[in-house]
Amino acid sequence: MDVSYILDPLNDAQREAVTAPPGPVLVLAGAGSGKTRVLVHRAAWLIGVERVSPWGMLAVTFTNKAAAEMRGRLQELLGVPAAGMWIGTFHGLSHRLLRAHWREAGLPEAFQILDAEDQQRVVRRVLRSLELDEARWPPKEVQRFINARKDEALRPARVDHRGDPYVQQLVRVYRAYEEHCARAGLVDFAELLLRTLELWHGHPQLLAHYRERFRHILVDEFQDTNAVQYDWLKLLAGHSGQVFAVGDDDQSIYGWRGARVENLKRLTDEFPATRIVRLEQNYRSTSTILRAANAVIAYNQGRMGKSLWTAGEPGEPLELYSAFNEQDEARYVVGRISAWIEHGGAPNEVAVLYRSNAQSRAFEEALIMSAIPYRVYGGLRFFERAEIKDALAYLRLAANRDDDASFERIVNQPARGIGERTLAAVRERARHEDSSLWHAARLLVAEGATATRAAKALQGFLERIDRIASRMRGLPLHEQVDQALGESGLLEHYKADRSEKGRARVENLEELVNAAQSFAHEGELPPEAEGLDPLAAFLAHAALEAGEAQGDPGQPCVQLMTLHAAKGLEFSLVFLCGMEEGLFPHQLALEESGRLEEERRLCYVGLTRGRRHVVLSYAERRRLHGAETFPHPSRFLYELPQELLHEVRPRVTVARPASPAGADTDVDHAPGLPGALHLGQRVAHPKFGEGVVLNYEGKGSHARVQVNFEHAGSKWLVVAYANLEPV
DNA sequence: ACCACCTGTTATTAT
DNA sequence: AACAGGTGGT
Repeated sequence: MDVSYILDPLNDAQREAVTAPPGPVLVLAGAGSGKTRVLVHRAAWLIGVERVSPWGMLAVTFTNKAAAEMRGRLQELLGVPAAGMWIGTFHGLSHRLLRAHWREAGLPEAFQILDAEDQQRVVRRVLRSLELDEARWPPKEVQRFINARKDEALRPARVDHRGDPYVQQLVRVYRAYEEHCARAGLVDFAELLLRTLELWHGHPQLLAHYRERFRHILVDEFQDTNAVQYDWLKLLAGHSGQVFAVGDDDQSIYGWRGARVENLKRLTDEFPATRIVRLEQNYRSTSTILRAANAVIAYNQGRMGKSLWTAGEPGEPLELYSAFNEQDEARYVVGRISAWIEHGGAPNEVAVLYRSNAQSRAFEEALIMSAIPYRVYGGLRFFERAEIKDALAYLRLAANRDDDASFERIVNQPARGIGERTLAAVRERARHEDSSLWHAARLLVAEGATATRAAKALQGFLERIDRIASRMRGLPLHEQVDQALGESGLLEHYKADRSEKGRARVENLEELVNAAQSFAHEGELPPEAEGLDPLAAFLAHAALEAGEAQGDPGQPCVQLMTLHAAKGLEFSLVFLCGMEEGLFPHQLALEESGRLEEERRLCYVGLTRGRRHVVLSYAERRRLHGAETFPHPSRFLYELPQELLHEVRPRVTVARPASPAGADTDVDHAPGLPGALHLGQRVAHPKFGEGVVLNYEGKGSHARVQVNFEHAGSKWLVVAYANLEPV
């Protein structure tokens, strides 16, 4: 049997992992050491050599992107699709199981998935029904509390409040929240996992069935598993523990949502037979980039210990640019990208990485100005847009009348004369009957108990939903969506808005029909959708995979994303922007003890995304939450070996304005500049008239300043030639 | 009940 | 800066 196609592309360590005899395996895989390759080749090995049917294998990842990549690469390696193999995210696979066994799981057949925003609305609703003040019980915190408990597999009854009245109250809200979800047939993200775990616990014959089937489990990014996910895997693996897990403790960046690095150690403790393989050769980056990354991560305590090395060339030093402000930062980055593209570089080989989504804006503006195609990942995504969620809510309510969250969302959207008073009556009745809002509204209408005008409006709404549901029957998915858009009055409503925003919304709604069409038609209905009716599958897809924000996937684009979103990806040219204390490491992480190391791991992740070039940048002033700040350079910059750094531009060359309240005191004066030019200085130019100095660059005879002229607009001028007169 | 406007609040990371 | 929620006029 020729297995060279599986083994030849592997190094010794990779081969050891791939060919390990049956039994638990933990692969500690450093960044760029071929982690995905090992997973994929392991699957191929099991199929090709161990004669395991793909049908008996389960592969779990954390993101849809990772799952899709694994599926694609496996298919490429095998030459055929690995039909029957379950590949998906924890959430996707759990969802699939719950759809198949909704009855045993205690869910209604048409249960709907709550995304984070939906969940917050439900929490608000519950807080109100308990008459708790939102100021004292911030919905966000309550939401975090609930999710954190669920991530630990703790139902309200099992939460240890230790007599703390504050926690007791939170538990009360948690319980009420659960009751609300149960009645409305709503399942949040954490619930998908926990409910599946309980499904197995409560139905041993079901568990036995899946254990029998999935003798081989592959897990990606094991360091990101939370308590429930660990239990989920352990339960499914059973005593044999045939888990092939790949992970890297240095890339654990999801602690804030319950991930536990300790699960790596726990696995080896609870399955003592676990074979540990270390992948330490990096194939991705230059040795310079690797040295830089290793130096930074070395500041962390208690690592499991790996030393990444490469046989690659040293390459270029890392570049560091200190920008005047975020616009200057973006300008520099985009300038660098332009040069890269001019020299024949591919735009899609470039990534601009940052700590928080809000930072994308300055880069987007600069990229648009330079007409460079780009794509932003994250942020507000397609299925998270308000108009899309409105439309989906119509579909969801048509599918499940008890879905209170959807009911609340659209009962008066578009406005149809159902106001707060009417709604209050419906809620009150629902509480009284312990029923859904839909049921309560029905009763009120039937009894004619509300004012006739309100009752008519309410009745109109109920009939509208019923009409949508009945007209949808038998139609292909995209026509169902199209039909609902029309019948709901949503399309009309948004069309009436002739503003820019309104037009965009109409476009999005139309795009939703297209999305439905391609979802159903492309023949690649996600496998977890099998056996589901297309609408249910589409709605689940919308909740579980929010879709990309924008960008034309057809053309090569510069990639903009957060550091978190970049994990698992690699690029020839990587920008790490906003390297500032308070931004990265983030302020909120600095305020809580013990969270700095995760930020540092995030920095490690960022650096190791780069193959050839890494450019770091920070701004000396930055508008943050509407206010001007004067941040200090990130500590991570000081943790980099300075000999690996090349500072692109010497620091201050033109006098800076005095900073407020001692934020920064070094007001340097540039040698060789005529007069006292400084930022904010009013100047006069012989041709352009008067203006204000906005920005500066370079030094000596090359110094340039940006001046915003009252009539001529903003211009960059070489100070030596411009003849500027301070006014 | 609806809409436009104002005011106060709040700011990561994401399945 | 952005947004949710509240206020006041229609």
